[in-house]
Amino acid sequence: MHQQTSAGAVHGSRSTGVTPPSVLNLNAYLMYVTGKAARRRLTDTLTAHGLRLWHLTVLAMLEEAGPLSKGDLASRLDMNQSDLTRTVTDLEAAGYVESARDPSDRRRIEVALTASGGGALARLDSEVSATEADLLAPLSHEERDRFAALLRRVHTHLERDREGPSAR
Amino acid sequence: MHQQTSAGAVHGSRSTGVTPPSVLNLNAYLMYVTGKAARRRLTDTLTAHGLRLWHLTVLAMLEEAGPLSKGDLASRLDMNQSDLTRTVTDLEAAGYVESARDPSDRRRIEVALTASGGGALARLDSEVSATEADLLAPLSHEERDRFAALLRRVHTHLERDREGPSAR
DNA sequence: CCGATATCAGAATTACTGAAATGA
DNA sequence: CTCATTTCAGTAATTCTGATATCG
Repeated sequence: MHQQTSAGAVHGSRSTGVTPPSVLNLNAYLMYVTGKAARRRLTDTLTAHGLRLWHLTVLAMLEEAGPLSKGDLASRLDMNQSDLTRTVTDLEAAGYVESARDPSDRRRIEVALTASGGGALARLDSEVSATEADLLAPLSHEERDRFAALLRRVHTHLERDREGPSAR
Repeated sequence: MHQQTSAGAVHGSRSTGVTPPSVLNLNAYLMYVTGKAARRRLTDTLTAHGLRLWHLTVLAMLEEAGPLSKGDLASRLDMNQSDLTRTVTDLEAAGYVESARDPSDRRRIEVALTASGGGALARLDSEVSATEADLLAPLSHEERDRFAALLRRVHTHLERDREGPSAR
């Protein structure tokens, strides 16, 4: 018999360290659903500019890290090689990035942000920031920082053993 | 060597520098990618049992909150009505849930966990917990609690104004 | 008739797989 | 020849939209 004692009210779960089977204590679920909501919002913001989420992240990554090969881009952004190829093709058609073969290793194709791409990023900045702020609206400034820091650590962790989650 | 600090160039210093343009500071992106990774792991765990993510979350939600109508289930889990219908159909075929019309409002269909569904949940518990622990492996116990608490607040927030995100 | 709930079919988007082409 | 990088074509999974039926 499964009694629905389940800690009383639905949202009343104070974090006491226990891990009942509640959905709202399923971190994987929470991460997934909030991530989906985040994507939805950001995508809504971007479609007005004819872009998708991956377009923005590729542009931002290039601005952040400088020119990168396509393989590195895909790896750093946790996306498929084939999907990255298509994304870069789009961005190139829009004039936002340029790609050129690496002279020292002609297999690699280095992708770089153009001035136009940087301008597009700049124009997006305020809207994206607004969306970001809206996402984390209930959190104080300090809490947002803490949240982002924790998120980054989890992200790095998941990024790291994407290749072999079980082995060590 | 590429310059590590490309920040000054394009739009980082444009505004007051409050929002650095790094992708890794794009919370929406981080939430999305880590959520995707979380889903991937949990799905891997579940497929061995012939279930998908939504199957688990519906079962967990029913155990947590007791019988719910299909509309409430969809709303609480941030999923489509139509997808919920399919999910419940699957679960019903497996004998994990039962549904019956609400006598007081015959439009509503109340879905309830069966003993078999509760048993399935119980059997999944250890594996799901292991996956959960693995997801947040780099975080200390205390940090996991903090992270989960923040995540819950963000989730509640996003859940709340899913209807009207433009406000504020 | 109107509004709410649920069901169904299918489109749109996103994620993934496998094989081929090119170069080190 | 083997391995790494990219490209391409197609499949699978997920999310979303719109139309329809039923009930209050």
